[in-house]
Amino acid sequence: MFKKVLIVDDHDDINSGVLNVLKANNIVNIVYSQYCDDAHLKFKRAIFDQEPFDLLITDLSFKKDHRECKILSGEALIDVLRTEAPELPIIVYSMNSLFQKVRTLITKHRVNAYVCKDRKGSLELSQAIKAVYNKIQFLSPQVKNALSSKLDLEINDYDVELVKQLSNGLSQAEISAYLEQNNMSPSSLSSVEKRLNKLKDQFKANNAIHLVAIVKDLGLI
Amino acid sequence: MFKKVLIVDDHDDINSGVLNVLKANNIVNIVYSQYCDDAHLKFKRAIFDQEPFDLLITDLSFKKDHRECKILSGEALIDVLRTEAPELPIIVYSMNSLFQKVRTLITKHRVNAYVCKDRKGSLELSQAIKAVYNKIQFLSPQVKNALSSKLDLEINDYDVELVKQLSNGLSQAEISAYLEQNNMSPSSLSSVEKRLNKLKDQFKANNAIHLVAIVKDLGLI
DNA sequence: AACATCCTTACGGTAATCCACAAAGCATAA
DNA sequence: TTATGCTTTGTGGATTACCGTAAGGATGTT
Repeated sequence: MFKKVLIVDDHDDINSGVLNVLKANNIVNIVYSQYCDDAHLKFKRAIFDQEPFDLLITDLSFKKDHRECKILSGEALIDVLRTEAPELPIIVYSMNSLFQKVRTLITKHRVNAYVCKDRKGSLELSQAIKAVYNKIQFLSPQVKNALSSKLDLEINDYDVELVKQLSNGLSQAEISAYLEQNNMSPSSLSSVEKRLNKLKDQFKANNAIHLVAIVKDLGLI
Repeated sequence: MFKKVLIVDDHDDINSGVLNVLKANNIVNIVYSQYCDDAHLKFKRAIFDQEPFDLLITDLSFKKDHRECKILSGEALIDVLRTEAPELPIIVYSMNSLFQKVRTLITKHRVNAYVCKDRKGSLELSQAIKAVYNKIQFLSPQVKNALSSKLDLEINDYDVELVKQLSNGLSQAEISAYLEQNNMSPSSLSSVEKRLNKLKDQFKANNAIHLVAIVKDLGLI
């Protein structure tokens, strides 16, 4: 079983819950951190001391408080650690259950498991630890289909960018200008309109507001 | 100290965290539930058995799953239990930190403590238990100001309804009609516009789309 | 080269919204 | 009652979004 585990989560009682799960799996060398920056330091220090961690369990979202942090999210932390330890087993343990997020974490960041904090969170976390130890990927049932779902494969990065900018408060004209500045094509106002219309059809949205609400609920942005 | 405590929270490892806090306070008779309906049954049963609970610790939001539930939120559960046990000490333990929500819970439902699940959640929960046992109200620092008067800037149920209907794809005219049909006042198109403008100011939103995106991110709708 | 097809862009009329201001309703106090 | 402030409602003009149509371009096929 894993020898030394780093837990990163800003909720202290989630930490104690995860702790119990690890102890139940006979893992005793456990370090935890409530801040990503702190976790990064501990991780590097462990390598320096030649006692590196062999598993990372991290949340995705961290509330801001008085402390200044460079690494603001679990995803950013994973990004950093992946460059320093490409083969480190990583388990994401998060409330978030957005397919798009799960997919990028699995494919881009190559995390080894994604567990949803939920009614059976502890149980699934325990399963995930065992699975990952045996080099098997683990996904909670809620997000099992994140990699196979075709529903949102029809929508591409350009579309996502459009809706994201919409949700950031840009007008269609501003989006057109933004696209032009970033050398994205097509960029004309007319094209933006046309593409948004297509998306509104696709998602059965009454208007742009409705579209953003739907796409946000689906977790595409 | 309290003798018998009912914990209601759908996250199983939050439960184990709360459990640890209670044990540290020498409370051993602990029952927990992941569903509000279930909690309600256990509560009534305990009274029937003449071994009633003397403390309730509950979350506010519960994810839906396959089980059919009548009581869908912690607030609804509190509402029910307050009618059956007007003097029951109640501690809310939630991620939610909206002043409006805190205020209605304190004033309308007379909950005895509001603890934010956060970096110091366990510590504060422990403090809350001690305080409530000594008949003292407890609020986490993040929401300590929820009861002070200066925050008429806060968002109320009417505002939430407006933005929710917006996100459902209704036009402002349709929202006006909807409000009139449901006897909500004010209902005129002009009033809808005005209120939305106020909200856009409040949330620093560029337009209605931006507003909906922000409010969705904050979890208000 | 000629043609079809697809994609991008442009334009114009209609509808929705944004915004400032004015009128009406309603309560409280002099 | 009248005056006063506050909220709600109404109005009109500017802006933006919506939607159909059509012109221009690129690509591929024959």
